[in-house]
Amino acid sequence: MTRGVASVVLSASAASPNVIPYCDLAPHCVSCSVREMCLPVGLDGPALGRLDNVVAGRRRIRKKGSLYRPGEPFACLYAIRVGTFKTLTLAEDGREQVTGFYMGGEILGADGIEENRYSCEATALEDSEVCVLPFSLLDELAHEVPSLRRNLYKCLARDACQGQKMMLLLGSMCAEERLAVFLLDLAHRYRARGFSMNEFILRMTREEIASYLGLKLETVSRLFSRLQGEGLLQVQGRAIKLLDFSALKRLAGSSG
Amino acid sequence: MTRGVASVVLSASAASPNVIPYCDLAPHCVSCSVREMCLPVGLDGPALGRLDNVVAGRRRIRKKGSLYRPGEPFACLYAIRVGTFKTLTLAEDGREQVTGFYMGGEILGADGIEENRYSCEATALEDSEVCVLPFSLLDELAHEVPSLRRNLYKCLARDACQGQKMMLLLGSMCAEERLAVFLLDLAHRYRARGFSMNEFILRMTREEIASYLGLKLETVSRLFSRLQGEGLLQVQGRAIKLLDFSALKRLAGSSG
DNA sequence: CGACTAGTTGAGGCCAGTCAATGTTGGTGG
DNA sequence: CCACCAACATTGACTGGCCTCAACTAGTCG
Repeated sequence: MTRGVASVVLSASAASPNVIPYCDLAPHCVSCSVREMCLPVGLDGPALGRLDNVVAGRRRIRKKGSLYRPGEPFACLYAIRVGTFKTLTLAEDGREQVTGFYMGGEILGADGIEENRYSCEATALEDSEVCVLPFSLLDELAHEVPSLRRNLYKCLARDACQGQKMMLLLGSMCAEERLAVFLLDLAHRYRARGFSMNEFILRMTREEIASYLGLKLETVSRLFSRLQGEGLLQVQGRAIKLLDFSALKRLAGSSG
Repeated sequence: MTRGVASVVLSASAASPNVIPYCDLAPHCVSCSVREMCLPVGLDGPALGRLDNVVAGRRRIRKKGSLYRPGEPFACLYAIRVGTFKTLTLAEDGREQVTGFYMGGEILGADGIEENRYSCEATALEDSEVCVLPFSLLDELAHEVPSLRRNLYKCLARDACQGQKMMLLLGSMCAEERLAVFLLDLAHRYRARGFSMNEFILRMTREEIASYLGLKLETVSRLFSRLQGEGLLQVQGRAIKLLDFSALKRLAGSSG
């Protein structure tokens, strides 16, 4: 197996020559920075090695590029190594809705399992990289490794639960509450990945946030201004600093 | 093993002594009326038999009774034999949202997989009966029977996809469109079960419909009246007759 | 520099929510 | 069987939150 040059300049704008200490050519779960929140969670050494063999390689997706599109035959799940994606569901009349934002360690592609075709579009919000997991191989390995099987179930179940939470949000929360929930969710996910939960850079546009939250971009923009005025946070374009978590949690109906 | 004749009289109010021709003690997939849309789809004879052994029994739930509640430890999935359920997600501030309606052959309980506790409440809308499927046994059998494993994946993935569809609905459709989508979805599910798709009885209240669609019950009521006025359907309390499918589909953004 | 994309802010309108009164249905007990 | 009550449903009048439309600013890239 040829090992490619890996680490890759992925930061969106950095044109500067990045120094890459080691060529980590083939992806190895054991050395992956997001393994703690990815499929391999809880797997023992041998199982990890076998999972490595399942990984058919990596794919790099440039900003705005799509990982898969609705209707394409389903074959693989994708584990995000680096970067951020959104998933987009399309109505037949052209309307579209952002159904999720995904970051390192999260699994994309499960929407393809039901119909054997992907049902939504997964698009990179920044230059990103994923591990390609052929589902048939994954299933085979899951056949033998109970803990992987369990992780796979959980991964699918998580998508469903997330959907339910979003239904609650979209069905019964006002705009301000929705934004608070969204920001707290992001904060927690950044924290889980070792980043600051108070301060982060949004990877998505106002319009994408709005779509995800069932709002219009102007509303989102106004809300950011309002929350800033109330001292709950600071906004500067896509740079967010959360200042008053308890107030945000109160807004979010304690669901953050 | 005794074989039961499945026809159990479960009708809600019948206080009359129900005649149950045979005590059908153990449920058998092979003779179940909803097996075509349940977990056993596509399983061969031997596998079906083994699935029967997984079924730990049945549970009857009276109208308004709950099958499981949020926080209860997860142990089983439930396959609906007879009846209808709703699932309810609760926010910490008390707000609640109907996240789904489930009918014969559909699987409940997958929301428990992620956290090992059920995350929502499943409540019977009418006297109902489910097969109890201990997840550990199901998983063990799935370990050996690839087609069951596949069905299990699909079942979980379906929940997730359904969630995405609902996000699209809640995030970007107006009230009238939502109701149209809802009615067409019900129609298709009734048809798949061998019932009329034009004419059926709603098992849920206006308030439950409204919650599910992210609306208020008054709005739903008004919409029924309006659509009736426009000749798209006939309503009489919970009895629905759909008159103009193409118009409804147009309303639903062809997504029905 | 112009063209473009992303974001902010304001004014006004509309859809669905709120509040409230009334009608209908179904289960219960006399 | 009927009377009663509670739950469910319908309809109207009014309100308000978010959308629409539009103008303007800031940053980016060829």
